[in-house]
Amino acid sequence: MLIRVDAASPVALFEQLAASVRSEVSRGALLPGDRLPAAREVAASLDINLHTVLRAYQQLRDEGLIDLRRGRGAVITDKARQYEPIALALPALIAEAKRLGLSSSALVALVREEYHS
Amino acid sequence: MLIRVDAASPVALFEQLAASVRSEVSRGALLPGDRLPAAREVAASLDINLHTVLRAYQQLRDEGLIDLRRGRGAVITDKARQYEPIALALPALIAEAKRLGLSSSALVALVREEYHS
DNA sequence: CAGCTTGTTCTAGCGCAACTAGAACAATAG
DNA sequence: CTATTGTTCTAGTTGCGCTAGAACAAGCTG
Repeated sequence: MLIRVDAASPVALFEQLAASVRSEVSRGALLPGDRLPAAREVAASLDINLHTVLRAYQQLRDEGLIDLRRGRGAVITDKARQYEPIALALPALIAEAKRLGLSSSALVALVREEYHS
Repeated sequence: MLIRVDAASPVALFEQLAASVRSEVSRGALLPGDRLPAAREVAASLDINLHTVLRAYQQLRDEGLIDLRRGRGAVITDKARQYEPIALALPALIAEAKRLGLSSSALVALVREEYHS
């Protein structure tokens, strides 16, 4: 389980954390039933606050990607399998965007705009 | 030229403004040579600050999508044509993501993650 | 059962980015 | 010249992200 975090990034820490998990899931490195490290553990190893980690976990729970319960921790749900088709389709789009000189933020904005229409 | 803005959105106002323009460009509703309304005009009609509008315009200029000069205003550059191929590829991806129950923020995060790897 | 683990909830405070406001300035168009 | 339009500067407000510490509740384990 690889979790990277960049304090200098404009993207919020809790968003980066959630993104790391989604990324691992889409890679197939995290499968349904797998357990994420305890929030206090992640917080300690990355030297960030417990609440920040939990906020990321709660966002993932809201998306249905993990099951979150006291005493048990965070467990990947079956929904993880649905990430694979998207992960397969993404690289081509990204490559095309880069070829055209589209910045990350511009592409992301286009995606968000198209999603809500 | 349609510019929508949602003050309750978590997305920054200037990002929404820039996104609106990109969206119009990708739709083909704004072509190279077309002129965006003056910043003061947009600010007045949306009841937001001039500086907020200009920040959006400056972001678009940084992307090379518009030409920005005093007295003249903001003019769409030739780069606008490059948005079309992306705009064509996006809907299929978005549709797939929605079908799988991926939220906007989850999809956006995946795109951003994939872009930087 | 007792004890440990882990998420949940609450209160509190700090810092930064976004937004606003007003003004003066500089380049361009007509 | 005059009006338009972007640029720059200073300054103040607000909300969100992050941190901190504590107490609590549900599940696991021996």
